[in-house]
Amino acid sequence: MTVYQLRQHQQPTPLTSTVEAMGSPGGDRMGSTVHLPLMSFSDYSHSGSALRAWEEEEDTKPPRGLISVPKHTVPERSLQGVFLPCFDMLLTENSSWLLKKSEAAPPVPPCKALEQCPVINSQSLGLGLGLPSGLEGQVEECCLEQVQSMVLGEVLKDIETACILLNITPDPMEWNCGNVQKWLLWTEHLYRLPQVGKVFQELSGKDLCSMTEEDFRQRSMQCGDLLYAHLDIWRSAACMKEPCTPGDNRLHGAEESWPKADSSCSGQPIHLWQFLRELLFKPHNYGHCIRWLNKEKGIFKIEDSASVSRLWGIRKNRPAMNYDKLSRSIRQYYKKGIIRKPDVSQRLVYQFVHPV
DNA sequence: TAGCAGGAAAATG
DNA sequence: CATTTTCCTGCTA
Repeated sequence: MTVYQLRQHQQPTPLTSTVEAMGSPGGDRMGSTVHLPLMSFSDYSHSGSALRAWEEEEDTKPPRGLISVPKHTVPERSLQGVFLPCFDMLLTENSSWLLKKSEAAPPVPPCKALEQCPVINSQSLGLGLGLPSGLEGQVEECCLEQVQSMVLGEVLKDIETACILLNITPDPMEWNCGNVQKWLLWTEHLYRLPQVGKVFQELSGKDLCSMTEEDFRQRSMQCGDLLYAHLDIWRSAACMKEPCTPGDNRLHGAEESWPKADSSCSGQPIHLWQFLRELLFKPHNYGHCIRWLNKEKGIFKIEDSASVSRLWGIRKNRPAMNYDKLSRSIRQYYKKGIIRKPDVSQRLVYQFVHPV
């Protein structure tokens, strides 16, 4: 079983990232966290139940590195000390903001985290829940399936979001060179990696997919393996949407169809005002960096100017984008009557002239 | 210091 | 060609 040690490339562990980002259904944003160790997506998705697979390897040490999933979406019972094998690509756009937050707190060393999160097995589940031994297997099976499908759903959602934001298709095989560069920028942004776009210049998605992990590492010692792992997740996800083997039913609860690459207007290059709208209508994902002050009047505030401009730069493949330039582009809309400053002018606050 | 306003010119699709 | 990017000067909170 391959284990990608993605965490070592990353910032201090974003253990609570997804949870904090999602909050809980009732609006309570005080989530708690289930810790998941690290595996590749293919290991997880292609093996039916990696949870079982891992259990079968009891003599092997669990992989290092942790990810988190929102507690409110996990069956309550499985929370009792569950430690699930999974992949590390649940980190959404949100989590990169939250990485910043968690930098302040001392990172949890992987080994310590492991101690805190005992490996799931019949003992921990059965005894922990005080269940008759006969039911252990069923409960375990049930929980694992639910968690598995929940995790898959999260990953597909994240990829979906990235596709909309980047205006690319979810299948790396269909990417042109520009798409590859966008994806690289995006991944670099997510994981705070050094920019390696140049090393992968002139490569199409097909080229990328034909490369081995070693090829990736040769092009970038620093983060080649991480990029390879990330690409592997996208490939696997695309494969699941259009099953490689007919009749293979791996999706369970996460069977939404992929959105069009650009939901708003396919073909046409996206305008900045459309992009801002897209972000504003995804408060779940981007509320940290841009939000409505008054949706009815179309008044919005850019909460994190650097992040919004970075996202815009990624979308337009303009790595040098910054808020100075982005705001200049916004000001071009004044004349055109698309965006203006609200009556009471405030820093970083703008208003759509024609609110939806 | 960061944001704002707008001129000017280059780049882009 | 329209739009955006880039660079700029000067102003303001």
